[in-house]
Amino acid sequence: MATYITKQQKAVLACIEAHRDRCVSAAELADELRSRGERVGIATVYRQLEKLERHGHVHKVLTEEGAYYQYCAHDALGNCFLLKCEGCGRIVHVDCGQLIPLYRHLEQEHHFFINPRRTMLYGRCAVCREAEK
Amino acid sequence: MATYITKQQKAVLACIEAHRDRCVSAAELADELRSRGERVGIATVYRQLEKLERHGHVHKVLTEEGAYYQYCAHDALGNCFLLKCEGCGRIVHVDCGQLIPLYRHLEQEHHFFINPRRTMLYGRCAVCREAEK
DNA sequence: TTGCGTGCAAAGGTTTTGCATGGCA
DNA sequence: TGCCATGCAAAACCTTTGCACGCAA
Repeated sequence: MATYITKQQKAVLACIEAHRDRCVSAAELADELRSRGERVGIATVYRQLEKLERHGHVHKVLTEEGAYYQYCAHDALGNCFLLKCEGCGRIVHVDCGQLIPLYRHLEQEHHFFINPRRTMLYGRCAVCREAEK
Repeated sequence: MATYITKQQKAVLACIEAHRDRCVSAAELADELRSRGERVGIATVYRQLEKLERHGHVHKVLTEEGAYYQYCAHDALGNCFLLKCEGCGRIVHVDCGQLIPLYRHLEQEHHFFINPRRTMLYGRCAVCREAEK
């Protein structure tokens, strides 16, 4: 089964790669592609994102507002994880080795192997926390 | 604004409390209530779960298959978190203090305050990991 | 009796799917 | 030319909402 490389494929990848610093939804991607003049159907966007996720090129994170996707550079793996603020809804990408000992503990004591691409921690960012006081 | 205590309210709470060891979906709860002879509409189940979550009596976790809910005993807070196996789909509830130092680090260095009720880590359980080798 | 909570059905939103068509190799 | 990928629209799904009615207080 050969697989073709289409211009829609390249467009979706380029678009999500351009937003490597933040999470975007499938609808946002489709809108942006349209505004650039690239005509890509929403179904194709979903199909591409699914393939990219399967190959490890993007994170997929589930939120109250639907799924969000973020480009994932290979070399950032392992030490990166995602924080979502329940106040303002923003998703913060943190690169920090502090998770490593936890992962090791979970493997050794609880026999569970974390997938950092998928893992998202919920909480409140400093701004929202302050505003609520 | 007075608030009434209805028999549907009690039934939903009792049902999710009976499953305190695992996560259940709104549809599962509704089915189970129906099979017990309690007639509770799905909309009411959602409304109750939303209220219970707001009051901190249940966790709500987002999955590929929709939202899942789990009863949350107050004294289990802080040290508990959820692991979801991407292989078999099971959600494991882990009670372990290992997360505390991580939470403290995130607060002090990244100014982010984790909500353990909402946080779920993704990965693979020992069984699925073994099966894939 | 008052008005909150419920049930039903409809609406809403996101994601998936079927099928004819287009375009890559 | 062969056949995979796309686009469109419909379907599927989960969740929320509007409104009249039932029931707790």
